[in-house]
Amino acid sequence: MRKRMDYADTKCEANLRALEDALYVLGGKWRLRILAAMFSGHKRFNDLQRTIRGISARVLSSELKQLELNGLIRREVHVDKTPVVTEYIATGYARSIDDVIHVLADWGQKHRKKITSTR
Amino acid sequence: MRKRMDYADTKCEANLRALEDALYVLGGKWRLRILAAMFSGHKRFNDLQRTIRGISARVLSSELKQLELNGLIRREVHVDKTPVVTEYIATGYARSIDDVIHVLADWGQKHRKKITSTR
DNA sequence: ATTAGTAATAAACAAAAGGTTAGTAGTTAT
DNA sequence: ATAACTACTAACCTTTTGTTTATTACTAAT
Repeated sequence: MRKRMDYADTKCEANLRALEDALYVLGGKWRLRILAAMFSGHKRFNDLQRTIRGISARVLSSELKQLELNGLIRREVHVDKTPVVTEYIATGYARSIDDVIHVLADWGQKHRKKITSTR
Repeated sequence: MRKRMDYADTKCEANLRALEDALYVLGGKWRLRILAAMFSGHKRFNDLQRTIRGISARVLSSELKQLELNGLIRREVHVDKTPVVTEYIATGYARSIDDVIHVLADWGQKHRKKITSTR
């Protein structure tokens, strides 16, 4: 028996694909956190590492590379300064992720209220 | 030298904490996909496994348990049916995740358009 | 009689993600 | 002189996540 493929299925598949595309770029433990910290004005490597508690230099470094590859951030090295200072700047494109972060943060806040009130 | 803790930092920390709370419950490769599939009407174990391509029974099983523990889904066993049928139902609370999924899926769609157009 | 579908779970293993420690090389503050 | 800061990176190890295969026990269709 073959199931008919109705509108709901098609919509569901498209939806799942879009979700997967997003998670491919934004998923993982750290990427959204890094972007959130950057949106709050943190730009430098050690600054980011201090702000995002728990992240190691190794992971921060490799995640920043991925974000750069995906066009979400830009790396700016200031050779003139001493010591040489590197800044990571969110691109204009990355601003489209603001919504994602806000919706998630709102949910997280609601969820914390829920679990702290019920126990 | 101690940095002063200004409003931006406080806001950033609160934001990051909320984001972390959300990711604790919704993060990982599969949870949002499972919820998205359930919101599209898929309820049964094998149905979910077929819909969410790539997930193994073991992982689906353990993720469903976590979602249940977090109050996002409910497990309903219909002993009367034969063979016994189990349904996983999104709770009312889980509906609050609709927003998250939509925003992410929208972003994923935009992103796909962007990368398929530029190459 | 065999195959397939119902919903899982266990064991054994592989792969991916992440953490820890130590180190680079130059500068500046104590 | 020593410590700390700049921005990383390599090597190694642990943890998490996921895969594959087999198994449960019953039913229904071929």
